[in-house]
Amino acid sequence: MIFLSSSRPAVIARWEEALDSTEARKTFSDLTELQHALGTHKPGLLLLDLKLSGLTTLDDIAAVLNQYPGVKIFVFSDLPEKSEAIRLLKLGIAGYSNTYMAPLLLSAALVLVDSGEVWVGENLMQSLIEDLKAGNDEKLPIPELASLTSREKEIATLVAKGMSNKAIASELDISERTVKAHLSTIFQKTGKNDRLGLALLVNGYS
Amino acid sequence: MIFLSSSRPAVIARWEEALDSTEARKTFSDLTELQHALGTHKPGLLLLDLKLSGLTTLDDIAAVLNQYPGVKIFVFSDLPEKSEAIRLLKLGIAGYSNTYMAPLLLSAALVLVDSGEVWVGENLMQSLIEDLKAGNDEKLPIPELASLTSREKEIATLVAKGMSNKAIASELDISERTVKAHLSTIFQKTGKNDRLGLALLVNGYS
DNA sequence: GCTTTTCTAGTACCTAAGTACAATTAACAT
DNA sequence: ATGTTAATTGTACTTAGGTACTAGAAAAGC
Repeated sequence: MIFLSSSRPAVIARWEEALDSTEARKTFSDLTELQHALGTHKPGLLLLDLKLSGLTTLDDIAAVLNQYPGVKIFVFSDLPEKSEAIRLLKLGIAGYSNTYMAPLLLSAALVLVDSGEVWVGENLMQSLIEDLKAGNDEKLPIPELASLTSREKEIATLVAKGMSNKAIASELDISERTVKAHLSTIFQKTGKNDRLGLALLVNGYS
Repeated sequence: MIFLSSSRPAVIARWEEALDSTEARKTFSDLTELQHALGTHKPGLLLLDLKLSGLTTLDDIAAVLNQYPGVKIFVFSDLPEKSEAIRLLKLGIAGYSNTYMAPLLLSAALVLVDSGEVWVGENLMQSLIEDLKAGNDEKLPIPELASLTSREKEIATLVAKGMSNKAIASELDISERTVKAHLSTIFQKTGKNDRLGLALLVNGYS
C-alpha cells in the first residue's frame, strides 16, 4: 500500500505518473487525515509533500516516524535545502527530492526506496559528499605531526584534549618540566607557538 | 554507449540483465583495453568491477575521471567499504554498490546515475548520514554558549580560532584588559577555566 | 664501539593568561 | 527617573605556560 500525501492535485498527478500502476494507493490532502489512516493501515511507502496542509514543522514527520518505524517516507520539497535534507535524513526518512523531479527518475528512485535503500536527489548528494570530505580529512594524518616522536604525539594528544601541563605530567608520571621540554620541541616541529594552536592543529582546525 | 568493464563473465551477465536492452554497449575484461577504447569512444556510462584485471589502485580510476570528466562511472565492489566509497565519491564517481546487487534495483539505480544523479547503495547511505550527523552537530547551537552576550560570543569565537588576548584586543580595537574581563565572565558562564577548554567547546569538542 | 635520537629533568627567567576589586559610560527596561 | 545589564578599562597580583641553557640515562642505528 502506498500513501500519497499532498494537498496539491498537480503533485499527486505527477506521482501517479511515476508509480507502478499495479500498486494499491491512497491519497490524502491533510495531515490529520493521514495520521488517522495510519492508525488502521500501514503503508510500505509514504510520499509526502512538504506543502501538505496541516504539516507545519519537521516534528510532525518525526512523530510519524517514531510511531511507525517501518514506514518508508519519501519527502518532496519545492525548494530542496541541504540543511532540511540532513535534518530529515537524521530523522530516518528514506528519500528526499525536488517536487518536480522527472517522473522517469522518480519512478526509478521509488523502486530503490521501496526496497529499503535511501535516495537523495537534486545535487544534494554532491553537497553531502563535499561535507564528508571535510569531515573525513580531519581524521587523515596531519603532515605537521608526522615528524613527532611517539612520546611527543602522546603529549600533543593530551594537550588537544585540553589538559594542563601538570595534569599531563601526572597522567604520564613524569615531571612537569619534562612535559614542557617535549612541548617546546613540539612547537618547533609544528610551527605553532602555544598549546591552543597545537590543540586546533591536532583536532583538525587550522 | 555503455562500457562494461569486468574480467568476470558472471558479473557482465548480471549487468546485462539489469541493462535496458536498447542501449548499445561494449565489454572489456582488461584495464588497458578499456583505456584504449576510451581514446576513441566516450561512453555515457561506465560500469566498473573493482576486480577488473589490471586495475590495481584507485589511482587508475582517478586517472580515467581526470581525463574524461563527463564520464559517469558506476563502481562495483564485492565487499563495499565505507572508506573506499568515500574516497571514490570524492574522486567523482557517480555510483557505488555491491557487485551482487539485485538486478531490479541495479536497473533503477542505473537510470538515475545515467541521468546525472549519484547513487550509493548497500547501507552505505545510512552510514554516511551517521557521519553527517556527527559533522553537523558541531555546528548546532552549544547550550553552554547560549548565555553569552553578543560581544562575549565574538570574543569566544576569536579565542576558538587560536588568537591571543593581545591579538583579539587589536582586532576588536579594545584594550587587552577588556578582553580579559570578558573572558573571565565567559569562563564563569561556560564552566571552563582556560582558553583552551573554551576553544574546544566552541569548536565542538568536549 | 660509537653516534644519534629520545626521554628525562634541573634552575632560572620572561611573558601571557587569568583573577580580585573597582569604576565609568551607555543602553534598555519598568 | 531609576534599576539593570552590557561594555569598557585601570591597577595589582598570582599562576600557568613557554624559553634558554644545560645535562644525564637509555634506546636505537651504523
